[in-house]
Amino acid sequence: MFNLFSPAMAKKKQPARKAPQQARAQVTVDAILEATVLVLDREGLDAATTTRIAEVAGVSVGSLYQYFAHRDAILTALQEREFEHTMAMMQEVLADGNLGRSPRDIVTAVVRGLAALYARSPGLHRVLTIEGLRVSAAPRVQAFDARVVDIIRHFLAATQAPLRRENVEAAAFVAFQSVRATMLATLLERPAGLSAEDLTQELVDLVLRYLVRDS
Amino acid sequence: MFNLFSPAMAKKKQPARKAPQQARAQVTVDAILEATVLVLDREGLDAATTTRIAEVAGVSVGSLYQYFAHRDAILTALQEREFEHTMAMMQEVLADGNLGRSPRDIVTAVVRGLAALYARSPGLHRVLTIEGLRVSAAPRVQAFDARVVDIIRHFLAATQAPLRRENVEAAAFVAFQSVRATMLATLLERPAGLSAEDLTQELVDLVLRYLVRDS
Amino acid sequence: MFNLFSPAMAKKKQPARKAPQQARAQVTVDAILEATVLVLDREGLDAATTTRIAEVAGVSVGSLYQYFAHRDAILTALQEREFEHTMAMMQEVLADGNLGRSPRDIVTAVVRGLAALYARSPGLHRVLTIEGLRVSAAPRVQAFDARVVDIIRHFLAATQAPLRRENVEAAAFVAFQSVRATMLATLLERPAGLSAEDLTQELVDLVLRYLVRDS
Amino acid sequence: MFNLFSPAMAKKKQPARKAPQQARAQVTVDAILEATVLVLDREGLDAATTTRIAEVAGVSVGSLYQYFAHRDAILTALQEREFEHTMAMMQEVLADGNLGRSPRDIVTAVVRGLAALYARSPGLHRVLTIEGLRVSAAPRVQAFDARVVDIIRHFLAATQAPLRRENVEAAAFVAFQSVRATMLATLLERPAGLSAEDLTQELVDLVLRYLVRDS
DNA sequence: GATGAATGAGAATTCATTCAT
DNA sequence: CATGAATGAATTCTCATTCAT
Repeated sequence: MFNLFSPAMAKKKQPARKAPQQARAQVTVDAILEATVLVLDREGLDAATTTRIAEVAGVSVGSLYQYFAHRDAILTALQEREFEHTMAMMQEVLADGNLGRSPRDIVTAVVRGLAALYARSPGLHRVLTIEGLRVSAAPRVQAFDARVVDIIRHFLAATQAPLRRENVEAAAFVAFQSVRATMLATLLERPAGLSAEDLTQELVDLVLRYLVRDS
Repeated sequence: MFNLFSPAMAKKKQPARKAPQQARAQVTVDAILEATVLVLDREGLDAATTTRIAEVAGVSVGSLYQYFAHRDAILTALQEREFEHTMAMMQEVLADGNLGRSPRDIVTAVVRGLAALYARSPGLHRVLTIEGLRVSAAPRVQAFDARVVDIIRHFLAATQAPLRRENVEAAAFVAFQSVRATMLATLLERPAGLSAEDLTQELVDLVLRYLVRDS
Repeated sequence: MFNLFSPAMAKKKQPARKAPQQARAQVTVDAILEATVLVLDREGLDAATTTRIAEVAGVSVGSLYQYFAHRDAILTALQEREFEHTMAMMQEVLADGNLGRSPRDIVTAVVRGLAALYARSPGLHRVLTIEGLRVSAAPRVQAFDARVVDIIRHFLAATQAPLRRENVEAAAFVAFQSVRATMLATLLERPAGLSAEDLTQELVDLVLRYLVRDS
Repeated sequence: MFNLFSPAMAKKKQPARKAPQQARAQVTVDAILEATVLVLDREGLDAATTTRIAEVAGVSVGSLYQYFAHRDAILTALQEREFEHTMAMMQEVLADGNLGRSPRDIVTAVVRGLAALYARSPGLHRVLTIEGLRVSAAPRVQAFDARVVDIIRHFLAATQAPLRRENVEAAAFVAFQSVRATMLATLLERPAGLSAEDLTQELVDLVLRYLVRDS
């Protein structure tokens, strides 16, 4: 059974803005988040001023600050949202019900799942990666990484596959970082002669041989 | 014979700054670069304003702009410098003279070399990674990546070791990205129970099993 | 029917500023323009920094930039405003309804009208002339000159007075430039023994004898 | 007999730099002035920084400041030089020896002379006009204008031609300003259908009819 | 609540001028 | 004298955040 960890919500300075209680409020919050994704993806980080985001979201800056204490809070929210998407995907793939599947199938599913998340808006992930590298974001990123490692470790502990690693936690960490970074780099650089499918195969092989004996 | 250096890219906007002609000038340029490293490492990217850098370097802002067309040019110079360090290290390790060594020794040397470079100033590499993720830096980063891939590919082509990969270029890319990203993440997160030596072993294993048969 | 206004030119660089939507905004814009006139008139072009203008206008620099894309845009706006004043004056004097008046009356009215405009703030016109001499202002100035020439030409074509010139367009241009420049020079130099009224008489004579036979 | 007026040299703040006594020094001063003309003409006022001027002149900024107390002194020197050129031209044309020529010939010669001076480097005159409109330049400009008016007045007093004006000083002033400004405007705007020769004819007519009876 | 005008601290950059070599 | 590296005051402009309407 998984332990579903703690939400890891990050506080900043100012008083946390009211959690949207009415439907209209939630709509506004979503509009702001979507607008931010749009702007980041199409116009880049520098263009993502609060004014521009509000404009694209179809609200006033004032309203924006009604729901987000400061500009950074928007990025943080977006980051958390992507974290949750990733977690959800991994939890689904690495669920106990899938313990019987072949290691290759499992790893392939994870890599494909991750690829799908990144492909949806590469520009956003570029920015979120930048954001995640800022010192201030470190705790949040670490908490997320820990959760991911936990899930992987849990699955590895339960699987029947013959594992090669001794330090399972380290292995989970290394595997995850490798897949994530290579995927992002590919998305951003599009190296010649490396299709999405090629990349998937390479990464699956990378991880599989690293983790599983006789693979 | 290899090291097929690509043009190295450079130009940004308009004003190319004068290259230092007097000895005094070179001292100033170096002071600025060192100051920037210091500030980035200790105070982070946002603190690295031109004023602060000049202050720490012990020169005036004017001097700074005498040698760097704009703030970004300093970061770019730093990035290029690190690129060259990395290239130099890899060229040394992957030199033809080392073709006889065992694959494990070679990979270990590369991983250790990279680790040493990163460990010297993690904060700087954090920032340089951020910098490398900016859209404007893409061409420079790609050029560097291409050079690295070239060196690795060249070595793989010359080695006697039984390779497992078919797409050697893709493999070089994947291996390099994986090592680099994991290394950075470890430096920044310092995950519990993962010493520097542990990490090296994990990465060597990761790469070795991915690339070389019977390893 | 005339006043064949030409497009009036506008755009400079990138960011078109928001047009004032609330009443409060219009007040601010006006305050900035008036402050600029004041500063130019009393302290000269060099003193007219954005900070100083904002200060005199009683607003923040931020507000200034909310409505003017850059410092030059303020001067341009002022220039256009003076252009419009001049046009309005000339259209009134050279209206079809005045075709019956004597040439001397008409010319006198134009010269007096121009004198009145210049006398209101000589320092401003000094600066606007400087501004008009900048290469970047050339298109705007030419467009204005063309409009003025058009009005004059149109009137000359309609008048009963016996004209002396063959190239009417050239004549309109020469006459206008002469009056304008002499007027400005007088305002700035105040040559001894040349009262405003004297000047008017001289200019009227200059233009009249140039343009009209038997005058 | 003319009275050749006083030199009207303008002092600024700092100690006047040494007057070039050796040949080499004069060469340097000339090089700087020529470089300034070149830069102003080709690159405009904003590009005319002391560094750029020194560069084009082939000397160091340091040397530049050896001969000119401040940047403005260069422009002032250039202005004085043009003033002298203009004076020389007018003195030649309006010399007593030419008193016998027809008014039209005289005026034509002056207009042509002025045109030639302007045509040599329009960009320079654009800038010098701007410079002359600055408050600080007013005394110098007035002194020059007074000298010009004096020459013209002197000639008018001596000529046999039947003059139409009563206020001869005012007339000289008006005539000169008109010709000068129209000429500059034409050079800068190049209005369609107005050749250099056309312009000369128009201006000659303008002045002649204004000044001389039965012309 | 929503709006968007106003704010102003702070950042980048320029360039006339100085002065050690 | 010449050189050109160094200086730093001054200027423009941005953008997160606030608050009166």
